[in-house]
Amino acid sequence: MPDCWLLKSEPDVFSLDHLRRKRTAPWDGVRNYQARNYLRAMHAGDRCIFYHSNAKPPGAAGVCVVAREHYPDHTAWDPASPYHDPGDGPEVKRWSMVDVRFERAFARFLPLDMLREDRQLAGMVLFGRARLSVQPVSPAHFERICELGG
DNA sequence: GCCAACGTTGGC
DNA sequence: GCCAACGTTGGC
Repeated sequence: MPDCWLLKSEPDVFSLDHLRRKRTAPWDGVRNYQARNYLRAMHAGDRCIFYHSNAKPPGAAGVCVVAREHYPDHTAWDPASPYHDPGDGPEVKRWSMVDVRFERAFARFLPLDMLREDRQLAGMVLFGRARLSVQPVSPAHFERICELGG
């Protein structure tokens, strides 16, 4: 049974449409240890809700799939990268990323408000740990979100 | 643009 | 190892 996840991205920076056009893309730039640990726990084939944060409105846009399991996020080693971490390097490999592949956009975008109001989605990490950008989603919650998204 | 929540850093 | 200061996230 594959695990389910939720990935947040600011659509101004990288939206589900960007991923649709690229088909597959690295999920780079995660600089939080708990989120990184979840990236490392992902398996190829795991499905992820693609969530648009810092958007008007924020919400769930669609689904993507883990296409390649975790490997070092080398953007941390590049001084020119916005994701540069001076404390990291090829010998340290502090941060990780996975590759994700576009699966589908929901027929209906699901605003955060709507997700919050849905009683079947009570207890989602999204509502309690607002700042965690990579988070696990229970299979039941995942299925419910797909059902709402159409 | 504001600001609350909260993760990280660094002095002690 | 504590905790204040600081920076970032992300909803509003």
